[in-house]
Amino acid sequence: MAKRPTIHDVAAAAGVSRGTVSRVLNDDRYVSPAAHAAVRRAIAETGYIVNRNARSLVTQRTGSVVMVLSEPHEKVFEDPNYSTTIRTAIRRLGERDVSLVIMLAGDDGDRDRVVHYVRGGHADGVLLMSTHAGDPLVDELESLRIPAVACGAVIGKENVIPYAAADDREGARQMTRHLVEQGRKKIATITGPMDTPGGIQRLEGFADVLGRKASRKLIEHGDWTQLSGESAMARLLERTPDLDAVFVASDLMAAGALSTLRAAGRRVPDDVAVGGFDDSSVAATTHPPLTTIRQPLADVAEETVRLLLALIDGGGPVDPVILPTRLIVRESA
Amino acid sequence: MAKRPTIHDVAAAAGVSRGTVSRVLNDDRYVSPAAHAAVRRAIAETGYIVNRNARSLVTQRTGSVVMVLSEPHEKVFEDPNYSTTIRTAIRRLGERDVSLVIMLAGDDGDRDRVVHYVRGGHADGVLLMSTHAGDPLVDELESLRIPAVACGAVIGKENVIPYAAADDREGARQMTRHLVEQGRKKIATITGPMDTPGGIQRLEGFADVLGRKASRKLIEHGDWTQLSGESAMARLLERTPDLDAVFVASDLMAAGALSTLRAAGRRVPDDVAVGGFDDSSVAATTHPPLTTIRQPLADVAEETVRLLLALIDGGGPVDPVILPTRLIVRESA
DNA sequence: TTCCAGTCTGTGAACGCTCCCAGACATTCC
DNA sequence: GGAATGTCTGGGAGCGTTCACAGACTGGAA
Repeated sequence: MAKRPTIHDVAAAAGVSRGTVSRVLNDDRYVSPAAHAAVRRAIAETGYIVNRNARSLVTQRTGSVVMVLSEPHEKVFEDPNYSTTIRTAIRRLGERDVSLVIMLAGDDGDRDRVVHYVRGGHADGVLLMSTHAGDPLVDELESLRIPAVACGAVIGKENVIPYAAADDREGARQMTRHLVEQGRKKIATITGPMDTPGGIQRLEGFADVLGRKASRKLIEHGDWTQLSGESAMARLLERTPDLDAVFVASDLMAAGALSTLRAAGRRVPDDVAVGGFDDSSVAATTHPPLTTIRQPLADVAEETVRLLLALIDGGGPVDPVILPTRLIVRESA
Repeated sequence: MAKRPTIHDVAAAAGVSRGTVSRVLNDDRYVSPAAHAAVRRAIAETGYIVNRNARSLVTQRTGSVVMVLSEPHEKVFEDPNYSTTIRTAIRRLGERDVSLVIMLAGDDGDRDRVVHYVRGGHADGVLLMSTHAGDPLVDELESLRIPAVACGAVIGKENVIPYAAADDREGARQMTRHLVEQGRKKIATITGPMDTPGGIQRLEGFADVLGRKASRKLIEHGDWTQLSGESAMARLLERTPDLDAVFVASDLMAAGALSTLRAAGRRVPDDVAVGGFDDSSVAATTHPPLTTIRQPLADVAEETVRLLLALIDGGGPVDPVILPTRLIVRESA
């Protein structure tokens, strides 16, 4: 296999110098139309592709961004949303010729690897996914002064790590209002973990609508898994047998709640209305199908990438972006 | 921010030359214990991290691998398996200090980008995901002579692209046998697309067990989506109202089949037994829960990565790996 | 005419690493 | 004792870029 052509070969083929080729490559000013055309032709003829390593060596820019997944590993299946976010990020970054490296940060070893990677200057920016409150990684990245944004707020760091997110709080209000409008009187909720923005904000939205009617007795916490939805529902039922609606902070937990209700002989939505959140793929497959809140996942991903690129391009600080949710009425409520 | 230390700084701190530091870094022979220790200490003191770009520039190795997702974009949610595979790949590669870049190859533009990336020498190997029969990308990669493996066979290229996969055919046999053993007499099947290994092999396994009883009339094709499962089931029911079992080639399509059956007033499993495939997260949430075939996804991913690393490390050709599946009995059959 | 600003081009010097060669020294064998 | 072999080290060259600078050439203003 012949050696790959270098910028020298292109320069020779075009009858100009390295400098001129480099200028064309980087859209620099001061290149005559003739030279520009000659270089373009030479690039096509030789099949030249710039060597990113050589370029990075001098520019100190890598042309890549690292996405860090902080979710612990067991929860592998719990978040189909990752798929959308990853795809959107790849697409948008790819348009700018930036490539996406994915790393895990589930345990300390993983985290060290990420820090090492970033300290080594291997990425121009960091895209944080599902980073938990108090994650030491955030402080480390902060001290490295590398552009970083999060997909969904990082609790306690809302003002230091810009983010894009769905309007969890308003989404929860939409669902709770819907339940109220259906004439439900005793509305309970199953929340997500209280160290995640979704866990906190969706509970706040619920409380916003219900006010003092949102008593402690009607609140149970889950961990986003289906199993936790089942058991939380069981606890609610035991404590408040006459509840007639429940707002569950994720579809997967709602699916769990549904099984518990069925096992307890409650009809949905006749006896108990169930509202989910996410509009994930399970929502349509449950029986009955879930009334839920749709998050604009693709838009959130787009905005996250946009923020990161803006940060990398050196604009000043950027502001968080919150995107609206929408109520999807199916049969469960 | 102070400039990052280079190999020169480490050499100076350790009182040796660049060459010696480089030898320590690359575990080369011929370094005295004393020098080795001094260099190690100097690395720790200075916080030195090797500059991959400079290294790649001379070694022509990048220390990264690109995973190519060929699935068209609309099917974003259809394959929760991606999550497992991506995570496993990141983990295993990370252990070897290889990073994972993800690219899409859904349309021609994407594909060009991938080829450009690989031709540019930006990756040491390629990991193909869900590549369809006749994908031109495969030929292009082949001609570039870059190490490439697939997660799941690439139809028509089984002998040129090594792969790891679950034993789809035997899995289908397990399920079909199970249905037969339950005393089912008229067993139909809903297959995946016939240009995917899962589509083909699962139908073959079905036919292996049923022999001539697997008549055309009892076979319908879907495209892995829930909706396609619904309509395929409707067609089967119309053509063969007295069928008493159906083997559906994916859980998601099985969920669709379940709704159709329910709508048609058939009881599952009393009137019609339903068997799925994948043991994906929907399998447990359907009503009734799906009897299905579990694929060892994590193992498949591990093996895929192992094959790729072996190929990159320059061993000769490697052999495909097929891993066993397992019947998971729930309530639908 | 002279001068200046603007446009365009070529070249040397990095960037930070690995590779290779030459040479110093120690050990073994004839 | 001398040659051959093995261990260890230092330093020059080169990987393929971009950047800064110097210089050439233009056109218009003074």
